[in-house]
Amino acid sequence: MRALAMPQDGSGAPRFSHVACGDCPIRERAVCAYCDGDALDALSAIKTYREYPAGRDILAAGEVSPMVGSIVRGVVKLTKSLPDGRAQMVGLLFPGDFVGHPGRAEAAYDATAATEVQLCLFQRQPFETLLRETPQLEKRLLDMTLTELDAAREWLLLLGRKTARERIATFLMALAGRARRAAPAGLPDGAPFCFPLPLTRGEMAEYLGLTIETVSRHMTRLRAEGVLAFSDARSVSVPDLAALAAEAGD
Amino acid sequence: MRALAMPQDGSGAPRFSHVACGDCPIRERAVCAYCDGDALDALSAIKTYREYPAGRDILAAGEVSPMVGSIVRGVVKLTKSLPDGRAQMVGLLFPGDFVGHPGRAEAAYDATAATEVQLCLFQRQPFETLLRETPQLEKRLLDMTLTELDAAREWLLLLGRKTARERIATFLMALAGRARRAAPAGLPDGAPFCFPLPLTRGEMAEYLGLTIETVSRHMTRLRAEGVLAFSDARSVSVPDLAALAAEAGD
DNA sequence: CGGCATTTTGACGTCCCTCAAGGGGCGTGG
DNA sequence: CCACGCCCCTTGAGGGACGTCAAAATGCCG
Repeated sequence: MRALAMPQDGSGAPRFSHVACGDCPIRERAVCAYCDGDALDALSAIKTYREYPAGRDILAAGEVSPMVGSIVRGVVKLTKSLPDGRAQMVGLLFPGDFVGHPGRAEAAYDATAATEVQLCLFQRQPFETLLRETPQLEKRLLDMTLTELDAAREWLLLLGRKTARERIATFLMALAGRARRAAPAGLPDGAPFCFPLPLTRGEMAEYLGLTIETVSRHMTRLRAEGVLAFSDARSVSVPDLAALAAEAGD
Repeated sequence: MRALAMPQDGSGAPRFSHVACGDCPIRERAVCAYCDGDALDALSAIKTYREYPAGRDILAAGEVSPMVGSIVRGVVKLTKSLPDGRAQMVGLLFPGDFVGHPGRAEAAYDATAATEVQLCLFQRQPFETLLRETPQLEKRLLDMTLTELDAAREWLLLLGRKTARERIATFLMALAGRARRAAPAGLPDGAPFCFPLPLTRGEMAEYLGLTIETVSRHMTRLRAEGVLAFSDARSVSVPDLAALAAEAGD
């Protein structure tokens, strides 16, 4: 397990260039979104970039991390485990999302890079100081935390009440919605909607509260029924978004 | 469905006295915990108290509420439902907890009084203004929201991976811990630990992602095995907290 | 070509859900 | 005081969705 603060080995060496905040791809979505002028300069002064290859641990539960930060590129999964090894993904973070809890140094769950990831990191101490002095930073963090809380509660409904088929359809709909928003250029609505899966079958199972076999079986069945199409197991195409939405249960 | 702002009928008429903030039982735990002096006066100036009998709806999903507030007494449940009627409790709020999301007027879930409830309410608009002007208020709200997020993620693990028996044990352990903290007077550790259940079997099922029959069956079995004892279905006694903890799975 | 990880598929078991009936507590009304 | 209804809880029988165990297929990379 490798903490946010640990130096990285060669395989994780930087491959993305550091950017000015003004050119940052997550400028509008990240914790810094409401900041400008002096506040942005102050944040910029304490930021460092860091890359993680797919599969690498970013932070382990119970570990004390001196860093918090924003996802610039890639997907980060948050996982909680029981002593006997059963594991449940409790969050899936995308570019712009914030990693780490200001105010509590000890991580409550494992954070792992699901894909290659670039983080924009801040040392905890200066960041928390800045947080106290910068109302718009704190406001943004509160907004983002409330959004995450809503998302977690939506997931409670999924885990508590939805069938395996509905869980998979819900997850794919969420990914489709994200892909659509990421490529807002006027795409024909009629064309099959296509996007990559950032997770393996096993990771999907971990997220959806299922086993890998159940995920695989239902994916296969959805394909057989024409709701989904995919040649590669890691990329999905949806001929009819409405049909998939109808399978999601809400 | 009755909104926070709606006037109440006779059955819900106030039965608790309004109190000065200095004498408030949740003074140390609520959103106002970090406030004093002017900030506390400003909050006090816009607060109103309101009572709800057990079972009454406080706020319905999708409804626009002009109020937010703190629970002074009682237990509030938050529930999300699917169109076909399946329902999952997504939060259980106790005295000191905050009801409503500043910044988003539309409720994301139903809020219902599980027991008789007293709320300390603030009109949304003045509260949000005060929030912008009062860093310690925003800080407290952020802290509380992060705590709720952690709790929700703990619940994801429960719903995704724990067996019915483990879910029930986990829930009872949480209640036992709360009861113990509420009565910190040096109780003998050896004595059977006793506390009331704020929820019916049906509500427990709704919270735990189970059916009422499964909850009832496992409660019966836990009693038969001596892990629990109860004469009244609504109050539980735990002869051996460690034994119950061992059933919780973590 | 060969090794490894991932995915798919099959057979079987089990935990929990569904459907159904019955019991206990409590308030209301005769 | 008892009868009745209502709600909550309990208990039972049966079935189904998903988990477990196992093996084969597919893809990736050296």
